[in-house]
Amino acid sequence: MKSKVLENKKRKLDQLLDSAFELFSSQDIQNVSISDIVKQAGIAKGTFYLYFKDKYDLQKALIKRESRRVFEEAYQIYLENDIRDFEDGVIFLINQVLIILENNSIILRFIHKSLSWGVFDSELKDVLRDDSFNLVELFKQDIEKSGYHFDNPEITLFIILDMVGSACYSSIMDDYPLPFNEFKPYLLNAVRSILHEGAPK
Amino acid sequence: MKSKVLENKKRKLDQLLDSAFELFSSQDIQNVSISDIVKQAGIAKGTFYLYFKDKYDLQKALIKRESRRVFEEAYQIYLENDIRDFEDGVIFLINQVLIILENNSIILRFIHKSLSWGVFDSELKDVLRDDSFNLVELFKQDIEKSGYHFDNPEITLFIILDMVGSACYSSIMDDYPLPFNEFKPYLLNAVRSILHEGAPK
Amino acid sequence: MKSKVLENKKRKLDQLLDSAFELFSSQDIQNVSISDIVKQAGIAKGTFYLYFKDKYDLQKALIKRESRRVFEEAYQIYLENDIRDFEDGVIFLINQVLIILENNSIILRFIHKSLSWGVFDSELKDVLRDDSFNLVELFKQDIEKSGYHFDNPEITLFIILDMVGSACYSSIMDDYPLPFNEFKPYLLNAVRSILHEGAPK
Amino acid sequence: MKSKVLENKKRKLDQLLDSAFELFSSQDIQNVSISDIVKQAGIAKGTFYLYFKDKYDLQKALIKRESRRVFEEAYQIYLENDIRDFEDGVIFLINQVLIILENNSIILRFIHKSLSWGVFDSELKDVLRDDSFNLVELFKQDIEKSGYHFDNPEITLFIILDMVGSACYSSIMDDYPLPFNEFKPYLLNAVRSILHEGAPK
DNA sequence: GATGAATGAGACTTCATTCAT
DNA sequence: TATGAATGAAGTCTCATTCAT
Repeated sequence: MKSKVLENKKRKLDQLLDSAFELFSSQDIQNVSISDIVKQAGIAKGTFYLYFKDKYDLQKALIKRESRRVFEEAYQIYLENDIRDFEDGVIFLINQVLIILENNSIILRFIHKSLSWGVFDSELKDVLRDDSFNLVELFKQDIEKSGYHFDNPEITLFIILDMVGSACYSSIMDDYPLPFNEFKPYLLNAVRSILHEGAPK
Repeated sequence: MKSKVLENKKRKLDQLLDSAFELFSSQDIQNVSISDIVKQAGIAKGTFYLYFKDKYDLQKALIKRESRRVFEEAYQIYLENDIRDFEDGVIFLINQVLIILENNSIILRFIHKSLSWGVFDSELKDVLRDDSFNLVELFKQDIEKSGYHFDNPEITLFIILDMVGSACYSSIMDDYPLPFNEFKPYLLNAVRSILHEGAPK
Repeated sequence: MKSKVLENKKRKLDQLLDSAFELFSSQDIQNVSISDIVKQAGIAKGTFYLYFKDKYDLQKALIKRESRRVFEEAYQIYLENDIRDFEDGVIFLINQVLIILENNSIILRFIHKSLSWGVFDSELKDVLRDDSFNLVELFKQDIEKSGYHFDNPEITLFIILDMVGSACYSSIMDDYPLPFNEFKPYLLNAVRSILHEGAPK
Repeated sequence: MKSKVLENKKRKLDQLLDSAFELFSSQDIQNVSISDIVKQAGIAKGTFYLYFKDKYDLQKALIKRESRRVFEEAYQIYLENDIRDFEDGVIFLINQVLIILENNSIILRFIHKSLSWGVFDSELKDVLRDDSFNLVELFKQDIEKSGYHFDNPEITLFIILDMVGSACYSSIMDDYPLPFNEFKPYLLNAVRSILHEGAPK
């Protein structure tokens, strides 16, 4: 009965998200109009407002969806590779994220563009601490198991993620300051330097 | 004769830059119209186009002016404090920049907002390598003098600046993940970890 | 069986009328959307069209319902006060209407708003000459009984009602040109001047 | 130099007012879009906003212009007809206004439509008390000269104008309750009844 | 050079109405 | 009957840019 209607709604929602993702990735968000989004989605303009308050409401939903996808995919691969050493594990996980981003520069571009709005950080917070996938907690547990010590592990994680996220963009997108495959070792090295600080004496 | 005309031009230019800076700092750049800028500057709308191609042309000029000011001010203080140790020197310099930004969150906000346009990085490049003030070169020289070694000092500097710039913003502006005075030690510590990697054995 | 269905319909109809009345009274009618009305009534949007052709169809029904209520209530009180003198009687009746409107500025506002549509007058015509309550006829009969004479009693009644209705609004709502309790004597006096013209010599 | 620009501006303003007047007179104001107005005026849409804040801002300007025209024209004719008697004078003046309105039902319709917005009364207040043409003051002076007495002449004037304005509309436009030429005697009679109340004993 | 009135494309948003369920 | 998701026309308003003065 109702299921047909619900299916339909879900499909429209996905069409909107998909179209917006594509457009947001290829242009500055403020240059993407709602008209563009609905045209691309093949949906009437009024319908947009049944699903989102405005462009930025949609953007928030997209950020959640896309960043969760990246982290979960990376974490899945990490789990499949029974890595025991703490530093190696973190590096491996970050590397997985970087590989995903490198191969999917659409996501990278989109996430980077989103930074401009200060909206990413606050949404990212939620993603990282989601009930079903709490990266912060996992990080803490691994530290404990490994005998490392950080005065404030959350802060350390924040700094690392910020550094990686910020530095990889221009390398992947513009080959600056180096092409990414040359740049990555330096970046992962920097991560390792920070982690190593917490190594057990 | 001519000088009066030139002075006049320079004054108008500065009025435009100052007004734009004020406006760009307090709101999203795409919400600042050229009308707003010229109104604030007390200049006619048509005149704007005698000095800049469009809003983003002006923004580029602003970024150059403002970031150069910050670096030069910090470097001046650094010079006045005859610091000999390499790590201490870099930390001191970065700290000076952070102090300036903390006390002048207008500049911080403006620089951060500019990131959104991807325009900052490319302009920053120029600033860091300006003939009259080449920070990259200075960094290399200090490394040499100190006996440290980095496979690629430029990359290291890039990573550090990116990390610091990216991480300090949300802390200064939103007290996230910690208020800045609590956060700064962690951040400088991370910098030191990276630098220490290059210490002579 | 059937009665339950009919009850249901009547209830929905009343819900729509009540909600619309409330909304029409508090804002300009053209700013009230059908969405607003059905939301307030707790009824689905499509259902609206089962009862009314559009917003203005509903408005007409409302005008009839509300103005009839006012006149009937005033007339009831008039009947209970066995007033013999003709002029006194008309003044008394008008005063009752004014008292009702003064105490129920919602109705006043609604009726006034409706004037804007030119739709009120034509509906009012019907109300005043309704089979079950024919005010025009009553007025004529009273004139006859009292020995007064007007060349055209209907016209006189029309002018009086128009004057009273038009003048009382700004006084009740905006205290202009005077607060209503101060203004009313002047208004009733003007009515009496007009009536007195028809007094028997 | 400047005069050409100023002329141009004045012309645009008048084009807008004239077009709006025409449209407002033939349809409900809320059904007239700004698009309609500028199209009729042969002016770009953006230009509208250089002259008026919105449609209702323009409407206010129109009301002032049009009602002042009517009163001034009627008053001019009144002056040319050296009428000595007070009652006759007022009746004559009102009659002139009615003649103008009857012959120019566009203005009548427009003024009536404006009533719906409650905007007319407040603007009318200004027009009647304008420095260069203060009808209220003229009315008071005439009363004094003639030896009549009203407790509150302003209120009496208000009631008369309201009554006339309100009653004449449906008669002129819809021949209800009578065609205007038949209705007018009754209306002027009602006015005279009210005025006569203040006659010296 | 400097001005600011004029332009008109286009962005956002609302809403009456339809129609499949 | 009743529902409410979907539609898309139409409205308001902004703003970068031009150009006559």
